[in-house]
Amino acid sequence: MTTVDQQQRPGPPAPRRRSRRDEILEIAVGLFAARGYHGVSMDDIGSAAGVTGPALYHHFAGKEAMLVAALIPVSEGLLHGGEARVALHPGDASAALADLIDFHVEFALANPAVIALHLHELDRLPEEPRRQIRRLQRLYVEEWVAVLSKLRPELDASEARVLAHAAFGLMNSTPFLGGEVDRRRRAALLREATIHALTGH
Amino acid sequence: MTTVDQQQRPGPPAPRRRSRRDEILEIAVGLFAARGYHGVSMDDIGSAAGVTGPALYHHFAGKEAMLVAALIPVSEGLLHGGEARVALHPGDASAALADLIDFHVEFALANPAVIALHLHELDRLPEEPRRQIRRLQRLYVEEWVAVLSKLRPELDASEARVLAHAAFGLMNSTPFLGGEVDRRRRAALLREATIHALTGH
DNA sequence: TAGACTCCTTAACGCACGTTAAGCATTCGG
DNA sequence: CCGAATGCTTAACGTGCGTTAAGGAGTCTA
Repeated sequence: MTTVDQQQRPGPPAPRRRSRRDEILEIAVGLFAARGYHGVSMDDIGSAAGVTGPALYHHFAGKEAMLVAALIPVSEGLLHGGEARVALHPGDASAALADLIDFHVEFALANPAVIALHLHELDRLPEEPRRQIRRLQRLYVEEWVAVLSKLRPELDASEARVLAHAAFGLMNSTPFLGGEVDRRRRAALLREATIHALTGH
Repeated sequence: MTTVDQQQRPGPPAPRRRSRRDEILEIAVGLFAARGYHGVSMDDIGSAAGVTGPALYHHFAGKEAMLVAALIPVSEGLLHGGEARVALHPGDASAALADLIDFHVEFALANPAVIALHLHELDRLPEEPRRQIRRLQRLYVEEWVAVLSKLRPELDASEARVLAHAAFGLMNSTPFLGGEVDRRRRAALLREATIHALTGH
């Protein structure tokens, strides 16, 4: 369990190592990932952060806003990271794919909670932010589809999309396992499995 | 808190052909998968089934009992199917793996909603049934680990487990895509990707 | 046609949750 | 030293939800 047991009751204020908002958000993400959006109450989040539930309204407009604030940067980070990696290898689809895989695996291993959130709780959002996130996700997928289509011309776009989603499922399997295996070894296993899954050799 | 599930008919009457209970359960599974366990109310489920919310209590002990009733058969079905497939190929790990993959892909394509439920809502269960399901899942995973370990002796058990979970993530990616691609073609793509991911050739 | 059985209804209860309101303490720039 | 900003508190409200209670109508069997 993620415990942030800084100042409880009285005394000197927070050390403010970074914005309180971000601190609270990280705690909320952990709870959402562990028990689901609807399974966590504002009081739960407050308690975990060392404050009461209503205190959270000084940092976020509401519960939904917390989920949005947690999910948007993930989609943006994946998309921008993916675009950057692809741009590094113009005309070399094979190298671009290897770099995409490396990037995504590292991202998934570094942010398992947020990955799980993305997989499970996206549908709990209201129309507008959900559409925005879906749009970012779609653009990210299309980066993969473009690279895959160059690498395997026998596939049409929709087939490449199936493979891209399959690859995400593979690489995002990381939140489901406790760290019995060393992180670097796990990254290597996932990279190899993904490259073989997508290219067949 | 923990309510006793009224499971089957306790007395003389034999189990029905396709009971109303099963009909309702399938509807509930669809709703749970689409909007999340906590995002669906008993009234929602009742309405979708053409009855009122409280009517459901004549078929299930409560909301949790519905989730349990939906999830247990899935784990059992996967485990027993997996054991059966492995038993078909004694001493031939390669054939056993191919059969396991075929079985799991067909299962996932046939039951996307229930697969999504398993991935997302397992943690919403109370201790006891959750442990039972986790036990079934673990046994199923170990079927894969055993086959994988024979096929790739250079991996230790925990590494094989990482790969098994990765394969599940790949094959279970099917609920995330609408059927833009023909079902048989999709199954073929997932089978090939999985076998390559796990064996490397 | 009695009796049992299945399946459903409306009404209501109690609680948990998201949210709002109003106000207090500490910190800090000018 | 003042006044704003920051970050929190307790109290309370409305509502949605899971659940219980009590009863009635249709169907099958003997």
